[in-house]
Amino acid sequence: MKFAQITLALPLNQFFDYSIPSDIKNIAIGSRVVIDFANRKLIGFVVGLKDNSKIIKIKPIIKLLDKTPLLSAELLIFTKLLAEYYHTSWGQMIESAIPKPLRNAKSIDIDINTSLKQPRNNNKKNSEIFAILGSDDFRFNFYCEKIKESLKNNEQILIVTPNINSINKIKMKLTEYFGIEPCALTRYQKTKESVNNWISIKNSNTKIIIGTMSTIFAPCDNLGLIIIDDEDNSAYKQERAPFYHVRNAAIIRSKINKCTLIFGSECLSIETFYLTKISKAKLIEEKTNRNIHVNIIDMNKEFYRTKKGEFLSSRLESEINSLITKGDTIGIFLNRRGFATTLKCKKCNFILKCPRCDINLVYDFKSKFAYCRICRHKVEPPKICPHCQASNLSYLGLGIEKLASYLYRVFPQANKKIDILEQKTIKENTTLKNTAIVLGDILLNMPDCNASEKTFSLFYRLFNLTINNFYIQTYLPHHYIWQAIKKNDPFIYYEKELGLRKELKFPPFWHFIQIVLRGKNSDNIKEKSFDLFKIIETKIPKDLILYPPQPAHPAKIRGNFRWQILLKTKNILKTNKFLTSNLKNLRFSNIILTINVDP
DNA sequence: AGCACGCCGACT
DNA sequence: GTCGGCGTGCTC
Repeated sequence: MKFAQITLALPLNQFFDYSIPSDIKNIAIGSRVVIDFANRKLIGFVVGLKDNSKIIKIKPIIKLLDKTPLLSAELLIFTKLLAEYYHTSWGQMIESAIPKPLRNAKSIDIDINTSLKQPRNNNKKNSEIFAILGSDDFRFNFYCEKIKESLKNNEQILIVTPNINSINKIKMKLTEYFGIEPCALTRYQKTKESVNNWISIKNSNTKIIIGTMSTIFAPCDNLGLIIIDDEDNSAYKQERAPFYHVRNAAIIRSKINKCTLIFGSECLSIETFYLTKISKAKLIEEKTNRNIHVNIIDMNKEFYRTKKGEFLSSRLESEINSLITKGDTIGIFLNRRGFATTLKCKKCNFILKCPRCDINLVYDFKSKFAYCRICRHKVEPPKICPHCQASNLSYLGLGIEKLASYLYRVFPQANKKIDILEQKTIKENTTLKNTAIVLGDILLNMPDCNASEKTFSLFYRLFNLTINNFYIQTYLPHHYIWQAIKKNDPFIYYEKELGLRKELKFPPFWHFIQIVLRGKNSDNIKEKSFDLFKIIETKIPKDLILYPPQPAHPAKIRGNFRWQILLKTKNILKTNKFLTSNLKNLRFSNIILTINVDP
C-alpha cells in the first residue's frame, strides 16, 4: 500500500490522502501518524489504505506513532457512527475517545500486546437491553449477576457512572463482591496513568472497568456487558462539542458488539421507559410496599390565606408545628441557592444582572456578594440603584437562605427539628422522616422540553427517601407528576408524559437539532440567524419542522450573545446530511456556529 | 480550526 | 503611499 486515508481532529468532514514513505513499515488502519497539514504538524488517524490516489500534490506521512494500531476496528466504527449521529467530524470523535496524552504529536512509547489476545467469544447472543428500576442495592445485585456471567465468558465489562463519588462507591462494593479490584478511569483523560490504564484495557488485562462518561470509549476488544448506572442523570449529555449522550452511545456500541446493555436508575428516563414500551428493553422493577402519606397543598386556595411575602402556606405551617411539637423532624426542600434571586429597584424597576451573561445575580447572605450562576461573576450589591440613584434595591425572590431565616423566625422553638434540604441531600441518600417541597413548580415553568422529567425525577427521589409524610406546595395540584408520586407509581407519570410527547412530536418520538450562533455582536448574531433561517426555509424537506430564530437559553454566556434555530426531525442521519450539504459553503465572520443533536 | 491571500478604508 | 481590518478559499 502506498497511500493512507487520514481523518483529522478538525471540523472537516473529509479524508486527506498522504503517501507512505518506504521507511515506514507496518502502517495499519487505526494507527496515529504525524502529518504536515497546511504547514501545521498535526496528528492524523489512518482510516484507510490504498494503492493509488487522485491527489496530485501529495505529501508524505512524517511519522508513524503506533506500531500496532491504537484504535481497533470496533472503536473506529463506533466513533464513525457517533460522529454521523452528532454531526461532528470522525476525527474529532476519535480524539475525544482517546486519553489526552495520546492526542498530541509527541510520541509516547506504548506497548500494545498483540500476541496474548484472549480468544473472542464468537457465538454470542444478540444484544439485549435491560432497564432496571429500583434502589441502589436492588440494581447492584442485578449488575453483579450479569457481571458474573460476563466474567465466566472471559468478557470485559464497562460500568459508567455520572461522577467520581459514585465511581468510588460502586468500585468498593464490586471489590468486596468479586474479590478483584475494577480499573477506575477517574481523571480518565488527563494523566499518564490513564494511558497505562487504557493500554491495560486494550490488552484485555483488565476485566471490569468503571468510570465517568468517556469510559464508554474504553478500548475493550472483548466487550460483553455495558452498565449505565443512574442513566437518567443529566451529566450524561456532553454540553460541548462533540455533543454526545452516553445512553445513545451505549446503545450504538452494544449493537456493534452484540453485547448486553443495562440501564439502571432509581427513576428511569423517558427514553429508557420508551424502549421497554416498544419491547426493545426488558423492564425489571423493584416492588416496594411503602405507606407514605402524600399531602398535595393547592397554593391557589392557600394564596388568600397566606400573607403576602410568605412562602409557606398556613396549612404547611400548622403541619410543621404539629410535627415538631410531637418531637418529629421535617426536611424542607428548596432547589434554589442563595438568599434572594432578584435585586430590584423599587422606583425604576432596574434589576441587577450579570454584565457578561445577562441573567439575574443571586445574593448570597453569608458572603454578602451577588453571584452569577453561570460564570460566577461576583459584585458587592450597590447601596442605591445604579440606574436612577433614587432608591435602594429590594431583595426579592426566594432562595434557600431566606427560607432558613424565615423558618427560624417563625419556629424559634424548632431547634434542629427542621432541616433545610438541598440537592445534595438526595445524592447522600439520607433518610427523611417527613419532607416538604416549598416550590413544586419552579422547574416546570422552565422553557425546556425536559422540565417535567427533571421535576419528576428530583421529587420522586426525594419521596423515596421519606418514610412518613410528604408535602408538596403547588399551583398545579392535579398535575400527573404529583398524582404519580401520590400513588407511588412512576408508570402513571411515564405513560402520561409519553402520550403528551407523542402528541407534541417531542423526543423520543421526534428529535430536536439545535443550531446555535454565538458571538460578541448582538445585532450581527440576530441578523445572521435570520439569514440562515431563510436559507434553510427555502430548501427544507417535508419531513422536517423548522422553528424561527430565537434567543438561546441563556441568551448570553461569558460575553457571547447566542441565538438558536431549532429543527425537529424523525430521521437524524438524513437531516444531518441535509444540514451538511446546505451549511458547508456558509461562513459568517465573527460567529461560531454549533450544532447540538438531541440538546 | 487556522492560515494565507486579497480587497478596501484610514493614517504616520 | 502602507498598515491592518475582515471576507474568502483551502488544507491531501
